[in-house]
Formats: sequence, structure tokens, C-alpha cells
Amino acid sequence: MPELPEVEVICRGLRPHLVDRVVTGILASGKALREPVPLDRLQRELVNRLIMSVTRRAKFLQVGLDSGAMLIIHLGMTGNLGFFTPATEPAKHDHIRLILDNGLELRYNDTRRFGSIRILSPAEVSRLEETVYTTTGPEPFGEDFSAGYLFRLAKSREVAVKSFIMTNQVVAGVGNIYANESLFRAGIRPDRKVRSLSQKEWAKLIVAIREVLTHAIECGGSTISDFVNAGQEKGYFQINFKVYGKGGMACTACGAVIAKKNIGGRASYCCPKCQK
DNA sequence: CAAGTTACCTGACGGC
DNA sequence: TGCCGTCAGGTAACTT
Repeated sequence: MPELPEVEVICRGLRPHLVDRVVTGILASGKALREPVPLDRLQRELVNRLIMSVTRRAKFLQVGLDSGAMLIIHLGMTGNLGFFTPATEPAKHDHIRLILDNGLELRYNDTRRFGSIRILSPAEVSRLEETVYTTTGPEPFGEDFSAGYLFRLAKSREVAVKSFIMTNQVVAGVGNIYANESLFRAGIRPDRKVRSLSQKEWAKLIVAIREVLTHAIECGGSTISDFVNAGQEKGYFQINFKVYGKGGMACTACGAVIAKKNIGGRASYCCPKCQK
């Protein structure tokens, strides 16, 4: 489900309700996510600590505690977080419930259980990039995500540009939807081999990625089937999709038929006329 | 070493 | 009605 915009929307929704709160208890389904839920460590290192910050790195949510420890949550494909009253009946696939000191609960729901929850000690937090983020590249809004960086990284490689920008080590947070949409916005075909792109095309693609992600965040993310923010509201960027999920339909810019093909095992869409 | 494939898990949908 | 194959927003661990 969530790519960078959806995680950012959830992050912004969580922050005002979590900062200055204390987790007073934890309930878990007992089912493992991508990794087993470290319930004992959570009881010891999360419960009764004051929450200081809620931030995002790539598609990870980072909850900073007054001890210097940090809770790190990844939503996988179907993960979601929201606030509920204790009286609200738990939903199917609610796996973790954090009881808060303001009478609400933060619930983590994840149908496919591809997400993860980790707790890091202050020592581990000080080595975040070498530990959790070893395969996580630059943030798309950071200054080290530049045309020169991409050109150098790509010059001796043959992979399709769409697979390349979906690789977290290249740039963090761009998944299938926003890779398709960004390449349309940049006028670049998704199956172009990366070594064929000029510095100018990389510069154009960077601008397109930033604009698409920014617009999606402003729209509250994209709701394909079930994404909701922390307040259980849907996003509406999907009404702005130009190519994603539109195979066989007319391009809104030129009227040509949007093509669908498989690139690197993922559904890929492009306008054969607008994208070169 | 880069690039392609498989695996993790549940559910929705279309075809028969 | 149900069974089967396919597909889905992610990513790490394989294989080639």
C-alpha cells in the first residue's frame, strides 16, 4: 500500500497525537509480521517512556522516546496505523495495540503482515544508517539526490529506469505507483536502459519525482483500495493518476492509448507518444 | 557484480 | 456456489 507520500501523511497525522504521550501498555495478536514482534523488548523499552518525536525516513516511521530509544515501523504492503477508543472493537488483522495515557489506542493493522516493528536502543539509534538503513538511499527531497549522482550511478548499468528508481538504494520511497507517474511526468519511457539517459533527462526526472510526491502528499496520499490516514480518512491523489492502472485508456495529454507491460515483475504503464 | 526470480501472506476478482 | 489462477501499494534473499 504505502509509498513515501502515504507514509508521510500517516507521519503527519500521528505526530500531534503521539508527541508528549506515554504508552502505558501493549496488546499483540501474537502473529509475526515480516519479523517476530519483539514484545518483551517493547514492554521494557517503550512502555512508560515519553514520546518526543515522530518522523519519517524512506518508508519507515520513527518514534523517538525520551530515553533515546526509538520505535521503527514499516507498513509493508498493507500496514496501517490509526487511533481508536478502547471500546472500539478490534478489526481483523489488528496486530499491535499501543495503549496511550490519553485514553486512546494506536492500532497497527496489516492484512498481509509484510510490515515490521522494531525497537532500537540509544546505542543502536546512534548507528541508524549502518544498521537499519544499510540498503536505504538518499531521500528524494535531499540535495544529494542530484542529476550528477544518478548519472554516475547509472552510466555502466543496463537496468530499466523504472526498476532503477524503485530500488531503495538508488532513492528512498519511490514505489510502483509513483515510479509510473513520475516517468510520465518526465516524458521518459519506463523501459529505457539507465545508461541511455542524459544528465538533462535525470534532472528532469528528479523534478518530476519531487513534484509528483509533493502533490500526492498534499492530496493525502493515494487510496487504491483501502489506504486511510491515521484519522481513517482516504487520500485522493488517485484521481490525478495519468498512467497508473490506465492500460488501454486514452492519454489525457494526447489521446494515445496507454500501454501496459511488465517491467521487473511490476505492472508498468506509459503513453507511447508522450514518453520517449 | 548486476539483474532477474522467488518468497513471505491474505484477499479480491474473473473465468469456468 | 466454489475452485483455480492471477494480481496487489514492499523488500530481502536467492539464483543466474
